[in-house]
Amino acid sequence: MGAVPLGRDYDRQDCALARALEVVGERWTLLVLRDCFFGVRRFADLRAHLDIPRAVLTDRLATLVEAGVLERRPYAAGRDEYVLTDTGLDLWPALFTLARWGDRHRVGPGGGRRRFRHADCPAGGADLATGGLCPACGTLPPPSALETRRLDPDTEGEREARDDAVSRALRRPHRLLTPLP
Amino acid sequence: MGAVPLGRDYDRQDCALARALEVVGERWTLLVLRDCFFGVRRFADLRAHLDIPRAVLTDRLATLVEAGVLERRPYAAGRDEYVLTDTGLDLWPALFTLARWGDRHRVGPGGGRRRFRHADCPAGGADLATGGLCPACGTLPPPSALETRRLDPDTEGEREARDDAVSRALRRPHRLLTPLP
DNA sequence: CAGTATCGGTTCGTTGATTGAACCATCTGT
DNA sequence: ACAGATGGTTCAATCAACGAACCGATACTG
Repeated sequence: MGAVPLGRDYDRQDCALARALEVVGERWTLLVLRDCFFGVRRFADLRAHLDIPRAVLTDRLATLVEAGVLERRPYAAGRDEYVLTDTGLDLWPALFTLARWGDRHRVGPGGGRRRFRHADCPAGGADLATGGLCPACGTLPPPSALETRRLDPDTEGEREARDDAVSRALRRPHRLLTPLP
Repeated sequence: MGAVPLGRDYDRQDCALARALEVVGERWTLLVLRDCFFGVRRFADLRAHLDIPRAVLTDRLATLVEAGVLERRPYAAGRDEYVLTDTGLDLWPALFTLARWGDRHRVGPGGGRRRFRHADCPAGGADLATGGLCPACGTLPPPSALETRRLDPDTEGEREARDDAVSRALRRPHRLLTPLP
């Protein structure tokens, strides 16, 4: 159970990274999960924020649910939402660390950089460092203890900013995992 | 320069993670980089170890070189090898953290788990923890200071093990980045 | 109660990527 | 001169991603 390779696999690569990528390595998947950490829960919001084809989003969500990374549950009659499971929440350090690499080595023209701060920190909090650790208290805060904010405020110019509800909400500081928008 | 999205892009996703994935998010790319950290440097060895189509490997290596993650350089007349740049080496924490997630949540039938130990540790060394940190000395050791070894020794049975030179070399403990095989 | 909107999809034709097999040019060793 | 290794390129077939259109269930509106 759960040990069978799913979807597009990397057969004969007997390796933890390959098995992680079988779940999380397809196009769009990590961006979907990023949005889940931000607090996005609904199909329509993911679509609006990511510009992802509906069929692809359906497929990715099904893969993630089957792998136990997301849980699908009803929030109203006939409406479902997707939330991170414990297995999914445990992806946070990997996601953060990869984003941090992008932040340092792939800065785009529009900026679009973000910081994550340990909001519930007994030592006052600071922006997360390598591995998702809080430099102030030395622990690895759970996503629910983090607040994120844009570093470069309002691009204004260049390419015009996105205007879906999620993008608008994320222009202000936001506590991770609290429902968005 | 360098700020332009490469290859399969995620347009309008003004986000560090999306920009990282434009370089590192295509199929096979992270497995190629894993092998580079192990010390694999040659086209033929990557091919034999990964079972990746030649054309795809050519394409991925070119993308990584263009992004400044790998450097291509001659090691003999008409022969080139690929080595990690500083930007590439900086991917280690992200790679390790994702592999660790796979290790914890996606254990395969053959095992195939690996540990990474801080071999050059002043405090005696220990297997790396979250974020790639050494629990003994508290630092983030560079890949060159690490030794890796298989946790489940010799699958013996189930599916027969791979028999390329790289797989054979990796069955014994190995210092990262030292040329393989 | 008919009409309309929203949500979470499915279906389908087109475009683009991945695959595996075949071929190729350069250099090395014998 | 020839064989083998290396690092590719080319090509047809398959498979995934894309975007537009359609769908069924549940509200909400007049």
